[in-house]
Amino acid sequence: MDPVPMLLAMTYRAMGDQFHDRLRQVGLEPLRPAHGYVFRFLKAKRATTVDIGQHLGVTKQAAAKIVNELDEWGYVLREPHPTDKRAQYVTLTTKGRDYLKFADNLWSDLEQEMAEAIGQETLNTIKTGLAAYLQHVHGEDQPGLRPVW
Amino acid sequence: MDPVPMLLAMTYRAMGDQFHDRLRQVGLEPLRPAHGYVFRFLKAKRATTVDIGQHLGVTKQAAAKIVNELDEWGYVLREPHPTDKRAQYVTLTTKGRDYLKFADNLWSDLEQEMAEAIGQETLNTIKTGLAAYLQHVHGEDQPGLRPVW
DNA sequence: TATAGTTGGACAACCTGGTTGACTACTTTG
DNA sequence: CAAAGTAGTCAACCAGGTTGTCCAACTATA
Repeated sequence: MDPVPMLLAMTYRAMGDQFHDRLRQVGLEPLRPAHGYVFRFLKAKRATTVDIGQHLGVTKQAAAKIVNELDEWGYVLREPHPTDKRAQYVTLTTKGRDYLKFADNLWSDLEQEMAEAIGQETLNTIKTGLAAYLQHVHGEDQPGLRPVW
Repeated sequence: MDPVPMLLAMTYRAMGDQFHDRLRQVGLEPLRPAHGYVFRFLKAKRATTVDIGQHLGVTKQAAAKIVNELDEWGYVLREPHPTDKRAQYVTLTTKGRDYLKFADNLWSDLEQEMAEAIGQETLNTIKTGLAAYLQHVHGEDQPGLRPVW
C-alpha cells in the first residue's frame, strides 16, 4: 500500500482533474484552485489581501496577484476599510457568488460519484477522519491550504 | 464541512510539513517529494527518464532535471540500456536505497502518530477508501502523482 | 529491405506562480 | 509624541515546470 500522502496527492489530483474538465466545458476564465479557496474564504468572512495570503499560506504579494486577477475578471471588488485607511476589504461580486455556487454543485456531484464508488459510509469516515487529524495537528487555527510540491 | 479536496490538500500539506521538518534535522540535500516518488518508483521497477516523467505526470524534460539532480547528489546513476542504444536505465545507488529506507521509517512514524490521533481503524478505512476510489477512476494504470495547484 | 514514422534523450527559450526586499502611508503602542 | 509595526504596491528574482527543436536509434510496413 502506498504511503498516505501519496494517496492524498493522487486523489487530490484525480478529483481536481475531473473538476477542471467539467469546468472547461462551460468556458469560464482559467480559474485555479487558489481562486476557489479565496471565494470560499470571502464568503465566510470579510478579509483583506493580507488575510487571504495568510489563509492560502502564501505571501501577501502572491495573494495580491490573485486578487488582482479576480478583480480584472469581475469576481471580486475592493472597498475601503471603514476604520483603517491603509486597508481594503475584498468582497465577492454577484459573479463571484454565482461561480462559487456553480463550483459547489460541481464538487458535490463529484463527491456523490465518489460515494457511489466507495460507499457513503466510507466517504464519511474519510472526511471526519481527515478533519480530526487536522484538528489534532493544528488545533483551532487553520493552516495554509497550498500543497507543497 | 470542507469539500473533500480541501481536506486532502490540507492533510497532504500537514504531513509533508512534518516530514520536511524532521528531514531537515538530519541535514540531507533539499530533497523534494518528487525525489522520494522517484526513489520509490525505481525500487519497484527498472525505468528510464521517460518512464519517470510519465509516472510523475510531468514532461520528460522536467523528469530529466530531477534525475540530473539525483545523479549529482549521488542517489542514482545511469546505466546503458541492454538492447536500446538510445535509452538509459536510471538505478538507485546505495545512498539512494538508504535514503528511501530512512524516509519510509519516517513516514511510518508519522502514520503511526496519525493512527494514534484518529484511530487505527479510521486510518485503515481512509487508506483503503482512497485506494478504491483511485482504482475506480483510473482502472489499472496509475495516474501521474503531481498535485496541480 | 528501404523507408517512413516513432521514440529516448538533450538543449534552449520561455512562462507561471511563487519569493525576497524596499518603500510609503497609515496605525498602534509605550 | 516618538518608535515600532502593518497594509499595500513595485520591482527583481527564482524554481520548477512548459513547448519547440533536433539527432540518433529503434520499429513497423509496403
